[in-house]
Amino acid sequence: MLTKRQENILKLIVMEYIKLAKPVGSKLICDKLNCSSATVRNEMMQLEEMGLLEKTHTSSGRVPSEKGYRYYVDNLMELKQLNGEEVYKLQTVFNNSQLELSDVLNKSLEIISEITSYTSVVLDTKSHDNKLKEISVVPVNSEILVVIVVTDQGYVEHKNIELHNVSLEEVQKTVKLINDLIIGTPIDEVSAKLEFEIKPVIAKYVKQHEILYNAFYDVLTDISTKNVNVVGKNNILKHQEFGNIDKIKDIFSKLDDKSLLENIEETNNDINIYIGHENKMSPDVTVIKTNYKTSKDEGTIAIIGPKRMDYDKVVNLLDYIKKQIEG
Amino acid sequence: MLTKRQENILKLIVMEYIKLAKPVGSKLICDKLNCSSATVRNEMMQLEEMGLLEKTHTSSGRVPSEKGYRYYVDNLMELKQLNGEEVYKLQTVFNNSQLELSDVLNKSLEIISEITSYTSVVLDTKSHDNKLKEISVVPVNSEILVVIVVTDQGYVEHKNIELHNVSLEEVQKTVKLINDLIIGTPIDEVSAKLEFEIKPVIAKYVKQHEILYNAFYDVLTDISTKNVNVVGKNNILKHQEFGNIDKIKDIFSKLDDKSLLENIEETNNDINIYIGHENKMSPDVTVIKTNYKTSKDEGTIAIIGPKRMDYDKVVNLLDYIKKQIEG
DNA sequence: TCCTAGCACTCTAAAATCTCGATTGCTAAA
DNA sequence: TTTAGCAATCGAGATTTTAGAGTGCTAGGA
Repeated sequence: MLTKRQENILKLIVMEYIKLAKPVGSKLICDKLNCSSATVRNEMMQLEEMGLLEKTHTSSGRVPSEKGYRYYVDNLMELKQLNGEEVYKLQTVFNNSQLELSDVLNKSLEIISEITSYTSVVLDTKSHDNKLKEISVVPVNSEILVVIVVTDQGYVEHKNIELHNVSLEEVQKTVKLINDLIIGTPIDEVSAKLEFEIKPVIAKYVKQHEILYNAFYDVLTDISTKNVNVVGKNNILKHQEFGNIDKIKDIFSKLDDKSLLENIEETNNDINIYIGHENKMSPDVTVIKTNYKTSKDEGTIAIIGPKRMDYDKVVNLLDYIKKQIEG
Repeated sequence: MLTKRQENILKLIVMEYIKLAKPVGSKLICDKLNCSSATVRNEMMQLEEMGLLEKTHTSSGRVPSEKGYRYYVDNLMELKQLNGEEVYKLQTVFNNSQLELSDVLNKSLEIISEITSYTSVVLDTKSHDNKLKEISVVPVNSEILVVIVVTDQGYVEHKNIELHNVSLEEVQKTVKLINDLIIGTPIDEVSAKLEFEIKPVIAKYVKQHEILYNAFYDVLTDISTKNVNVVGKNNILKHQEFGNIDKIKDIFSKLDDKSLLENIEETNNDINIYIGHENKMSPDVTVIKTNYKTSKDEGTIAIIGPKRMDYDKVVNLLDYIKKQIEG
């Protein structure tokens, strides 16, 4: 258990280190507290023994350890108000009724990346609530046609398919068959339904069913695809902890790795903080993320920055966004 | 005018420097030529006076100047055959008839970026040959509807619009009006036609014409939008000439700057090489680019790398791709 | 006239050394 | 329990040293 004074010292060190990125010495702390630097040093020694602080070398000031950040985040952090300008910028996005949700997310995370200098990730999926509403076909010429699928929440997916020696009637028949069987199906059940219920029917009634089936399968399953967008990647370059090219390479390649990003999802619905080794990205970063869900979309938004991250500001901003879009 | 021997020396220096990225000394050259290092040194001195070579400091080996690269590219470069593995990889993409052209371009440039370690840019526009084929509307619910536009080459664009208190008949009427007037129009004339011919008609016959007009305007003009894609951006990090973070920041921000990328287009239809200050990106890079045109698409592909770039390989690859897609 | 061997000279990159100042841990006294 | 005082530690930056690669120039040979 930490004493009140130890907590104060830890808090000051974390805040100071986040601000200045330099190991914090006892002098700086004792100026802000009513005690001598020697006292602070004794306390710091104890905090170090508990694993909350670290030294970069024998005679350096202290730096928070991951455990130290964790303690700060769990027990000491105070959420301040967002400042007016930030809220104003974000509001202009939320108030723009022209934009689709995914645009709103991207734009608001652009703003957040700009004001925080961190990197954001949006992982967006059409919500399970989307049901198929209509499949239609527009012939372009004798060989190419466009398949268009719309969900009841207004999502649209389309794909061109090239068919040789398939009559338009054959296509229309397929469309009708599929439409009759699949309209109203939630998008995450489409794939199974196609494979087990619809494929056999088409195979029975339609010539060249394989080509047609595959084409429709593609466009129908595309609609439930996850969509990953990384915003403010270049901000990585701004932080001194990523001053060496190899670290940058590593983080950039992780940010490009879709499979890794898809894994940042979690069941939990709060705002989650993963410090250093707690996340899969890199021991040098912190990932703060939360899930969101509306009737149309669901997904995850995450902010990635150095462990020395402005925790309360990021948590505040994510919370604000989440509330706005779930509104 | 350069003597044969001077040309040989320049060529060797350029090739050697491209390979090893270290200033080239007279010793290395005289090993490959039938003369002493002193002779080579004398020639190098002359080449330096002509501005084709540079020294990094008084007693270093020589490095090609921009003018030196230019001379090499214009007069000395020999285009070798592409190796079989590279051609094979690219062929698997070109042979995949499932893919749309823009996918083919992106995928083949991914391959090129991978084998060369350079960065590629695709700037893709629907070709002027595209003409509007059909505009249709799918109502999602009482307030949201999807507008879908298809061109005769099979391109599709869609957009959701939200309408309050607009009857479906009113919408259908608008669609019919627009369809009648605009079908068959080449996409790059759509914008003007909408503004000067169609807007007045809609204004006359349709209530709430402004909302409807704007919605249709957006989706109809989106279809002729330029599409910029940057491939292999992280490759920038691989080259020692971009070893410092500030240069990386600079180039990354240039690569993100759409307006800059849109300017890489040129009327010329050959493969163009812009070395250092000859391009607008950065004095540290070379941009090699070419235009392409098919009935459906047209645009530019460009490869960006350090000035110390493998010129003949990149030219070869671009030439190959261009021929394949224009095929 | 052109080429080349030889040599003094230049300059860098890396290693080694020095210096300064910040910060620590410890001790002893308040 | 706190604090003042002090020797000890270490890094960051400046300075020096060293080794080696490469040059320009000169003078003699083809």
